[in-house]
Amino acid sequence: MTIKIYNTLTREKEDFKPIEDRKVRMYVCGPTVYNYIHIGNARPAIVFDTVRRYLEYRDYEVTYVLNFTDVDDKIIKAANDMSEDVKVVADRFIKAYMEDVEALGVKKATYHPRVTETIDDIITFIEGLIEKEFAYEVDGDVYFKPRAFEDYGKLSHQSIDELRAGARIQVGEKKNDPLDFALWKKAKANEVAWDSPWGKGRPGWHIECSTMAKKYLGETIDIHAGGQDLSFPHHENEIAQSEAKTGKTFANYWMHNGYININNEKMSKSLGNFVLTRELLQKHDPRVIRFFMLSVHYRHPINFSEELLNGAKNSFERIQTTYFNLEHRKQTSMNLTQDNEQWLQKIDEFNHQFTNVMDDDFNTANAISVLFDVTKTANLYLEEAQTSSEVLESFQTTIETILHVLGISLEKETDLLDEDIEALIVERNEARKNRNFERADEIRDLLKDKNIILEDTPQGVRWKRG
RNA sequence: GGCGGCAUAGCCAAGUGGUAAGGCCGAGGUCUGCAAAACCUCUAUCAUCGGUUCAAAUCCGGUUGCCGCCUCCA
Repeated sequence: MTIKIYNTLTREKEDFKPIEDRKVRMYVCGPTVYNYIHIGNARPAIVFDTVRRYLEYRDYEVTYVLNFTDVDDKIIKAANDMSEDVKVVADRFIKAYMEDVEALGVKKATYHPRVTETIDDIITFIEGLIEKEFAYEVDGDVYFKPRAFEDYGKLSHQSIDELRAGARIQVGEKKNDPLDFALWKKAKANEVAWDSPWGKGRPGWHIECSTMAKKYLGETIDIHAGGQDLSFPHHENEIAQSEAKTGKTFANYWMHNGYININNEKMSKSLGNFVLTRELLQKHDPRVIRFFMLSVHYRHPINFSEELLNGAKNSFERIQTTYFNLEHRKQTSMNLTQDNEQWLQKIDEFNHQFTNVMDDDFNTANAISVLFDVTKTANLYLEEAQTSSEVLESFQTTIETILHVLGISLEKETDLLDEDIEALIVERNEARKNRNFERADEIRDLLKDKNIILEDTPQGVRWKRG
């Protein structure tokens, strides 16, 4: 079966065919680094990291580019407010971004280009657009003319005339047409700036992505992704710039993730209803946050609340508990072969189901439901009087594999207990044998206070940290 | 005004033509010395109206409500 991707461009699920066999070139729009990220910003990081992981799981070699917009109006403003250098501010928030996102299990991109390190390429790109008469210079600014690009509006499915109604010219801009957008902005006094054929200035927002995508991935890429709000104008403009320049399709598949809402309203910095990723990470297991985000299809909105997050915590614990219980049971399992086949076959089916649901536009919600099916079946197997190591291992491997693709790790609790705790457990076993339940319960309560939870099973006592 | 999305059990959430996955919470039961974990059982006809069809949550049209983009924004 082939992977299907919902393409914003065509508004349909399409079979995924990479440009080059077994290889994927993927570009994701990264953050503008002037602040700590909120969980709405974390969603694309998690979602597209999962897409990447799944493609890798399906044996594609993925070149993943995630850029940093490290110079723009907001960063300049932030730097002024803090009386700091633009670069200092950008560096700080890039570092913070990487920390936050790493905690959430997001892999580093193949390339993390920055605008300020791509200026020369951007200038060359703009020169090309001027040469082809898609852009023009006015007094140190350079603007792109969407009207010169025939397909303008194909991503947002808007005609150029309808878009014009919303466009406007801000004070200080010298556009010929309200729709025109800046490729290069002339520097204001005391602003960070680079030399260019049009004088000192800096790049506009959209041009960086066109340039970086081309630089690291080539003229046509497989997947271009980002938040829903980027599709217009950002991605529309990227398409216009890139395709005007090369005459080739810029990206074959466009993917956009839905928002995170608070009380059914979009979380955004301007509305002020955001939750910083950092703060949330203080209070919650990052794996639970990720699990929560992936429990909804990436194109749908997620309503966020602590209550929902707690639900996700309980759900995730169920899976983790089963995993640990499988681990515990290995100590008393044997090298049975009887009946193994039927269980292994079921496990095999789950693996297929996982692939099927993920092939269908990365349906992580269904993937999680497969995970619960595995869990349920594993729990049933654990009820058997005798178990085989092979089957136990196989259950574990499947759980690990699925979680790995989802970017969620399971820590194996291999760490040893303190000697005195170990001694208490031994004492409790003795007490139970002698039917001294008072003492046994006393010890269990004692350990519970130390965050060690004891559970008696037919195969002996097992413990876990709570 | 243009473009688009959503509406499924107490809550979350899959499902886009063949008669409602999964999880959380809750109730009852089994197992257990008691617990815990687990297992079993129970809880919806899919906003609404009309149409197409042998058959619709699923397609078409209307209505209502909510949300988003069109302006910096993941």
